[in-house]
Amino acid sequence: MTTDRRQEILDAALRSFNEKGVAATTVDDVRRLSGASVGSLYHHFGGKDELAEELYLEILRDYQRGFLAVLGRERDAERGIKGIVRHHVRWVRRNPERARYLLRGRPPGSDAVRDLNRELFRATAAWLEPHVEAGRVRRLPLDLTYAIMAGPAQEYSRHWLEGRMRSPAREAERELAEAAWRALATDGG
Amino acid sequence: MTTDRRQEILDAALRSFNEKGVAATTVDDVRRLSGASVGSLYHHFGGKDELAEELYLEILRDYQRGFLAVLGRERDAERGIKGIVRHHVRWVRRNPERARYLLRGRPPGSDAVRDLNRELFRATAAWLEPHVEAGRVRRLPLDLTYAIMAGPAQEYSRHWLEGRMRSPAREAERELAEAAWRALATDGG
Amino acid sequence: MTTDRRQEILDAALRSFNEKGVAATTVDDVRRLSGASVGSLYHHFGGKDELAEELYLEILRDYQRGFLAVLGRERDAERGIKGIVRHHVRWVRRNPERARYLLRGRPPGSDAVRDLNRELFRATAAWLEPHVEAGRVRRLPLDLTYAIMAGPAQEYSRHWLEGRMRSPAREAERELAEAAWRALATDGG
Amino acid sequence: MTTDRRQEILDAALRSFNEKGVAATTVDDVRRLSGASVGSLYHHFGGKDELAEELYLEILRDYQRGFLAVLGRERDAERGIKGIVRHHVRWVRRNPERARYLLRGRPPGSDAVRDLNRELFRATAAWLEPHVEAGRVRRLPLDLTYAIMAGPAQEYSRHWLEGRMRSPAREAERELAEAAWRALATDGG
DNA sequence: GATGAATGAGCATTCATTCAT
DNA sequence: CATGAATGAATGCTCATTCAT
Repeated sequence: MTTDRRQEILDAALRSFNEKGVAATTVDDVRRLSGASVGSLYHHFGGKDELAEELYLEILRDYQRGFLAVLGRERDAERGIKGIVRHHVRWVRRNPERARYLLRGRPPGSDAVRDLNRELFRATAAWLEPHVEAGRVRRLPLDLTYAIMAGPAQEYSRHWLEGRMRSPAREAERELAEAAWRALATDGG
Repeated sequence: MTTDRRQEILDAALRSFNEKGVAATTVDDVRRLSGASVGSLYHHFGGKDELAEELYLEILRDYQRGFLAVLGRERDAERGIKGIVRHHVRWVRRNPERARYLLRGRPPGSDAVRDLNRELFRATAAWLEPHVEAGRVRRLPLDLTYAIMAGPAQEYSRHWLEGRMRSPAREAERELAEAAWRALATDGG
Repeated sequence: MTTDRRQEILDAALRSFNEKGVAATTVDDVRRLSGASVGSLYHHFGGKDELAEELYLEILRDYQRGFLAVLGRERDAERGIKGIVRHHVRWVRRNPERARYLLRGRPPGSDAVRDLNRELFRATAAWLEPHVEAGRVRRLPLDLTYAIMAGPAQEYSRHWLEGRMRSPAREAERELAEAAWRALATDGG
Repeated sequence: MTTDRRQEILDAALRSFNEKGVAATTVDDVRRLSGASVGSLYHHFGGKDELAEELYLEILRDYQRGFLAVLGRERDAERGIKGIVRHHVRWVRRNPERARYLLRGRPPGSDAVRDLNRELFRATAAWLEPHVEAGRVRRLPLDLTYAIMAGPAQEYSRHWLEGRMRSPAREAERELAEAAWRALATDGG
């Protein structure tokens, strides 16, 4: 089936991209791992670069889906911020290969990627605004708020993916969420 | 002069590595940008990979020098933690090209790099210990403490290097330091 | 309709062959320009080479039809030779795309092409013979007679097709015919 | 020696281009025939296309050298026109391989080729002018004069190179020159 | 007759590396 | 120490052709 072929190619690409990096992965690597022919790869994707981007987009969309779900679900500031951090850590833990590809290496500079990130940023800002207004969350430039909220989870994930972090997952999740909230909550909180 | 040549090659490599990535940079790119001959490049460094690693090591050592200086200088927990964050942000701001190379892309997997990072980790742990013991800093697994302390600055820097962060540098430095301290200080602090 | 399809493919092929050359034209080019599917192209013709030859043959037959018509019509030496030259120039002018394909590039080395050319040569020789015998046309080896008669029109056409010749068509026709007759007529003529 | 290498590559290219056409000749064909490495070929020429053009230019320059020598040498109209035709036929006979490449296939569309041809055309016009003025040569548009003069030799050469023309060379030379003069001389001549 | 997804041999070109000068 | 011509393995990609529907 077509869908199968397409998916097989994406899976093979992900494996190889993570193992050797995009640049070091040859089209032939993907061909061998996927069982497809070169021609088929070029039929479904335009070439190696397009394949790398398509894969990135699919994964980014999946990550953002959970992120946005938290924003949509949580009305409370503390639960929201902690939820985002938890989602990050949990998503990485459950999708280590996909996370590796998303966090490592330089993302494709495509417009599609740029747009997705911009949109997430915008949604986050919109969600935060009322909580800042209500005095629950410290008023900081958005870029700083974002870095303070997501940075620790991001840093932790990066190391965890490299096998260097050994904290129990549950504890990590809880503590990183706690830390984000402490850093962002107003003193009166 | 030999020293000049060597440095010219390193400078050219840094420029190209940042612009196109290590994998996409050809030996000829470096040759052209540096004004050296291919042979000269092979004389001073063993090849492209060794050049990439050597460059990484020089930059990493420079970054760590400032980091360790903070640890050596500060006796107080709050001043120490804030100092580390400030050093990170400031070093990135002052060495954007070198920071780009350090933060972006995958670091060479060499033993030398591994050793340097391990040593820094160890030194940080040793510095933290008394403050945790004294009840000034929350007792958390070291990997989490590190992620909470360095993550926001790291995340911020990454975006800043891509030109996406626009907060005034001074404010960023202050707020990221403040956030790290809030997240790590004990409640009684 | 089938016939339509066939013709559409031939038309598309002609366009692309002239634009990029036969070798540089891909089956996909023809497919795209003709609106047919690859499979259809392979059904009607055996492949690219056969398509190129079939097209050549159709065009060559058309050119020769007019050529032979002159030989069949003209009894007078002068009118015949001038008529051939005129036919050449006129046919090229009226069928520039087809002429481009016929004159440019290397003709397919097929037997069919060879036979057609041989037959025309033979017919020309047969038509000339009585006029040579009658002392109206100079007795020269047939290959030279042919080159002298057709060469100027051929050379002119080639340049004209490339857009480099700007003489008024009528004048060109007349003068090239005149020149051929002058070059081939006996002095007593 | 470098010059040797370069020449060996040009020679090999000429052989293969004539045998299979430029498009059908692979870089590997040239490599094999020349004894050079692929890298060397790319070092001396930029690639296959540049090689094809460079070769064309060298041959065209050689052909034109003899052509211009005739114009420079001959003061008399008849001797000049016949000389040009003779030069053409003779050059082709003496340089069959190079002639094959020059006459067959589409010339590279480079500016250099265009310029060379334009310059030859101009020189021919300048040489003809006084003879037309003096009433020795018929006044015709230059493009027609050129086609009438060079066309028969061109046509003859093309066929000769394909092995289809069997007239004794000396006779061909003489008769084609004679025909050109008959076609171009004024009646009073 | 028509379609287009799949195939894989074949190609132009790049590039790290060597080495004679 | 410096140079740059030469090397050739490796790579991304094209394209004629097949064949199941």
